[in-house]
Amino acid sequence: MSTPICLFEIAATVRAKRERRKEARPAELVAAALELFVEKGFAATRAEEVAKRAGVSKGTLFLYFASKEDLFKAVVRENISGRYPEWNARFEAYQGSTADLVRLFMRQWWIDVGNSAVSGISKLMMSEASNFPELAAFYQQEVIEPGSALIRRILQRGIDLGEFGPIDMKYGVYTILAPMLFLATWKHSFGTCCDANNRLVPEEYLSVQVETILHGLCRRPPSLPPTQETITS
Amino acid sequence: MSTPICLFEIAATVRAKRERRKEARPAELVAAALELFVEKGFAATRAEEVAKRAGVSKGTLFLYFASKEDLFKAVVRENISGRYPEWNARFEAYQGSTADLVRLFMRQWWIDVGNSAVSGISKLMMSEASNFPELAAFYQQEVIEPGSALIRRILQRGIDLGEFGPIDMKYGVYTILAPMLFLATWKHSFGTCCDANNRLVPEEYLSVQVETILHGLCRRPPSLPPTQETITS
DNA sequence: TAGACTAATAACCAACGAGTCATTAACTTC
DNA sequence: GAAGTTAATGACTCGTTGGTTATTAGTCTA
Repeated sequence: MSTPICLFEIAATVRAKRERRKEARPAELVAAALELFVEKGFAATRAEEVAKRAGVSKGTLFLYFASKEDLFKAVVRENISGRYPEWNARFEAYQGSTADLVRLFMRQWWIDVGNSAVSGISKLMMSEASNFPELAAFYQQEVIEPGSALIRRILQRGIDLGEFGPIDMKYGVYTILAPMLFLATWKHSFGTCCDANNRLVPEEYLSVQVETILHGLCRRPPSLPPTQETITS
Repeated sequence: MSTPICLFEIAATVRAKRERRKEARPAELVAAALELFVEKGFAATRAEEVAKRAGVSKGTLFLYFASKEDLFKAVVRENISGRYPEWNARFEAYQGSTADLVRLFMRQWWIDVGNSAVSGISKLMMSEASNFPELAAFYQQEVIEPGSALIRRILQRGIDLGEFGPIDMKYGVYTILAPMLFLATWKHSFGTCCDANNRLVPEEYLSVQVETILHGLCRRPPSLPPTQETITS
């Protein structure tokens, strides 16, 4: 049996070797960047640390991405904008009631975004938009606009089918958006660093939020089937 | 008449003069810090710039505050924690319906906090909590806890008076909190830097949010007076 | 295996920023 | 108005970091 020292030497040699893997580098750098941006935010993430986590030197990072901002844009494209076609398709195919569609939408958002590293990007972007206006504009266009449009279509469906009352479209979107983005923000701020004894459980939080959005806090009779007229007095 | 040059010289002399104003400095530094923290966030605000805006040198800043974190704590105490007694008193004296109390609470929050620089502190804290755990713990204790307690009391009042249905207290608080903190965050991120054509009007946003929270999106008969029983079928 | 091509590196640069401290000068007191 | 007290200053230290570039070394071909 070889000595531990020998094993270490082999490992060290293998690791120390420069590997030329032009194809794989960008994806590995983007993956490392996602992790670190989520952990620390955009400004606080060090280019060198991203490189280190991706197993390359800082110089290599700047070989593939012109700047830190450029790297960030790649992270957003890879993880969010690129996935809208899939998301849109899923919700447009839905057949059940719109109340259930809203429930599905928020549950699915939690699975795909909220509970993944991606939610950290939403939080980061809200945090740092004002310090990085160019990134903010990019994100607004690539992420916020398509997302709002999707929510708008869901609400409109509820109105068209007579399930929802009249809704101000401009602000109605925030009714859905705000609880989700708040969760993303909270989860990555106070959710992780203090408040340990009274920790917010996202699934329960979202469930309470969605039912409140649909039915309100005030007491009320059981909700009416969509086709039945409301009792006017 | 003296020459312009003379006037300049006088002005310069007056400005250049060192003023010894031990009493006024801390408040002036805190005011300058509030502005800059709100504009740029905690990490991105430069101590020297705070000093400059307060009309002193960086050395003077550190004469009155041991560190940047210390300065931040002073900002929070001066502008938020110190004002809870007043806020609590106002809402505990309220006589009308709890639905109206919730409306009043959110409107008043907008006036006192949301529409003032103070909302920037909430946003900042959510943004940077994870990078500054000690500040986060301080804020949690001095601001978040008392605030949540106040909301909890309002909801409990609605339940006790039979105006609200049963509410999960732990998550019900977020029903009120999330739309407000989301607004604070949004206003200081995308609200100011892009989205200019479709700008969110806070008063309208809050109004839609509060009515949705109270009554829900789904169609329903006119809400029942608190004393009347719900129709069970 | 020699030579060419280029992926990868690491040393380097310039700018920045929190916090310090020896020096300066505005008031106060006698 | 001289001496003492201390508020205020700004030059300095020391660590940090985005981005650059001359150099090194894998890999492929002939």
